[in-house]
This record gives sequence, structure tokens and C-alpha cells, in this order.
Amino acid sequence: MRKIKVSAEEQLKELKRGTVDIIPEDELLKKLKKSYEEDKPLIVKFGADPSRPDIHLGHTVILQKLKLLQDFGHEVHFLIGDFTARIGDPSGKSKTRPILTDQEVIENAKTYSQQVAKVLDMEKTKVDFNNDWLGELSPIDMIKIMAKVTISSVLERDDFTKRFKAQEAIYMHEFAYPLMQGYDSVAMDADLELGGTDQTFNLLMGRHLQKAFDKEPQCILTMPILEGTDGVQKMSKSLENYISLEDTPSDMFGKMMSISDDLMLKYYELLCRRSAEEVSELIGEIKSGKKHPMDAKKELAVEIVNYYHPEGTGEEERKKFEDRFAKNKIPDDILTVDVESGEFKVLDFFRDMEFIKSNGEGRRLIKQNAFKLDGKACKEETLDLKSGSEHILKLGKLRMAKIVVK
RNA sequence: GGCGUGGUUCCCGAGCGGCCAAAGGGAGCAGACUGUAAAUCUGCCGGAGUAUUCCUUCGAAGGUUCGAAUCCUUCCCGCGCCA
Repeated sequence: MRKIKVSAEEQLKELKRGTVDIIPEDELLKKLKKSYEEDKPLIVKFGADPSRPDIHLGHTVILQKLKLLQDFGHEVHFLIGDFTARIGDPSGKSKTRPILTDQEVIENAKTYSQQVAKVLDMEKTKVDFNNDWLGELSPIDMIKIMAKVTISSVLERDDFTKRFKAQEAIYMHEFAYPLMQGYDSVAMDADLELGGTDQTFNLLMGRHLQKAFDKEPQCILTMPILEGTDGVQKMSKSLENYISLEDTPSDMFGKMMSISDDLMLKYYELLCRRSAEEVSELIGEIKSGKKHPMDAKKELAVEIVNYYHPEGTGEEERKKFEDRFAKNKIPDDILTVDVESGEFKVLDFFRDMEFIKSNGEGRRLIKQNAFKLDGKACKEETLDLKSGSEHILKLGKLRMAKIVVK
């Protein structure tokens, strides 16, 4: 049975959707053609840093492309950078990132694959660890790799340029990072590597090193960086603007609804699974006012939730959301706590619930009318509770709990 | 190695002996307005207390002083120039 079923031209057309760059496009087409003719899958590389096992929607932009490649019959290699993780982080942000133990790396890799499985077909995915070959390199080998790359070319990397100009520290090992990552491509004989645009330099390094080691150079496909829920910075865990694949359905839905309309359009382009025509038509309708942006956003939220949770969850969440916010109903699954009757210290309760970090914060919120008792703003810090009664306590829009008085 | 310059609260960044829990901006939180959107406006934004008050904080440790983020000493770290 044929492995590669779709013609090279068609593959390329689909692959191009949403990409920023394919370097170089004609070369990729050639590879695709050859693979089609010989029925030999391309080796597709995607690297991941095992120190952050929480996958979010930003990652899925690329994962979906990988899935597409799998569907075409190509061989996706999911590379866990267990060696590079031990060198440290090149972003410069966190110098003191703890060095992972082997155990942790294995654990993280496991979690990683579990999450990736929500998009990729793991049966068809090869998981590689770069320590397998990088760990075998001798100092001489390392130096031989280094001899292939000039300082100025590394310094050209956007990230380094900025830090250099800003007079921030750059350490030697950070220079080594892209080299190691690039050498992975040599070791893997990668035909194509995917990454975000922020990875362009590292991806090109793979290409460069492959040439330097007399291998056929890989092509590169870059995807846009998805902005996080704040709409400005890239989606990342450390910026806390991310939507995790592990988020509960209601969190996922709520986070999707909190994005701006502009951002929603981008999300449509990069995250939804509809065809390019459908998306552009929808965008046209929104812009012309034919479709209300909120409806469009709800539809997208439903779609996303359904994809990462059981089918139908999205519709349920939509209903809950509408009840809760449009109709102002209290959700059925509200956090419920039994309390003693009599004197009730509101601040202590909110602290126990971890709604607030300090009493001062709680007092401020109360002063600002954020505390609602059974739907009405309340300024009291101490309540007198009668046994048998029930109350809904809200602090702002999202923090709420029901108390049942014994 | 020498010289210079800098390390401030979640981030950026003012302050350079008392009026400093420390300007301003960003982020965050709350309120108004909405579509739980964005934008905008308002308030808050180290901890404890109802509070005029106290405690902890300005790279680290000592010191000077009635009093230090601010001055001195040593140390640690960044950056630049020279070598």
C-alpha cells in the first residue's frame, strides 16, 4: 500500500496555509515530489524543550501542521531536547532554571507525549531524545561543530542582537545552544523542520550544519507566534496568558471568550480546523457586521473545547457560560462549603478559599464593591449566619462560593 | 588585570541623608461602561491593624549618623572601554 497518497503540489498548497515562511519553497516542492515518486516519507523534525511540559494552544499551531504531514504519510519525529535542557535556557530570562534530572526529563517527556497526543497520531510519531547522540559527542566533536559557525553569524540572531545592544549578559553556552539544536538535524537526517518564527535562526542553523557536514539540507517551515489572551505578548506559560490543553472545559471556554475581537480573528486563522475559504468568509461577515463578533467567538470557543475535550463539552460550556453571564445565573457546579452558624469572618473565609492573598487585599475589594452577598454589594466584614440558610458569596466576577450554614 | 559604569518593589525605571513603602509607565485586581470582549474612565496595587501606627523591603555583609535606598568599607554580579 502506498504511503504517500497526495500529490506534491497539493501537499504544498495545504502546508502553506497560515505559514510565515517556507525556506526554500522550491526545494521543499522538490523533496515532496521525490518522496511522492519514490513513496518514501520525509523525515519531519519538531523539537521541544522538556522543561515545560504544559502544552498550550500556541503549540498547537505547529502541532496541527505536523498532524497534516502525518496525514500525508510523512514521518514525524518529536524530538525531546533532554540534552539541551541540561545546558540551560537561551532566552536569558531565567538564568537559574533548575537543571533537570534524568528522572524529571523522562517524566516530562511522558507528560509531553500525552498532551501532544491530543493533536498528533502517536502511533505514527517517533519520539527522539537528543541526548542519544549529543551525549556521545567528545569535546573534539563539539569543537568540530563549533568550527563550522562564525561568531558574527550567531550574534546576528535577533535575540542576541537585542541583548547585546541592551548590554545584557550573553554566556558562551547560549551560543552553543543553537549549534546543538542544529546538530540534531544532522544526526536525524531531517528533511523538514517546523518551528515558530522565533525559531527561524535555530532552524536555519540545522540547515547550515547539514550542509557543512555534507548532508542534504533540510527545509524550514515557520508558523506565526500565537499571541496570548492579552493580545500582545506571545502565548507562554510564564506570562500567564496561555490556554492550556489541560485547562478545564470551563476555563478554556472562559479564556477564549476573554480575548479581544482582533485576536479572535487571528485565532480563527491559526487554530480552527475549517478550510481557508470558510474562515475568510466568516471574517468577511464579521467585518461587514453580518455576524456578531460575540457569536463568532462563542462558536470558536465551542470548537476548541470540543477538540480538546469530549465532543459535546463545548456546547455544554456555551450554555453554562450564557446562563452564568448573560442571564446572571449561578452555575450548578459552584464551589460549596459547609460553615458553622453564628459569627462568620468574610476575610478569613476568602483567605481559606485562596481568593485573596492578604486581609488588606480583601478590605480593598470590599471597599470597591467587589464583594457581593447573594447578589448585592456588601460592606460587612463579619456576617451573622443563621443555621439552615444558604448564601452565595462573590468576589469580583470570577471568584465565588456557596456556603451552607449548619 | 586596569579604568569607568550600574544592581531599586511582579517587570521597566526615577530617587541619591529625613517630607520614601519609595515618582512614572507596564502588568495585575476591582468598579463604571459593555458582548464576562477590546478601548476608555475611576480606584487599588509589600504585610498586619478600623486607625493617626507598627513590621519587612531598594545586590550581600558590616560601618558612619539622632536618622540611610541614598554616605563609607569589603564582597558578589552585569555592562562598556583598554589590555
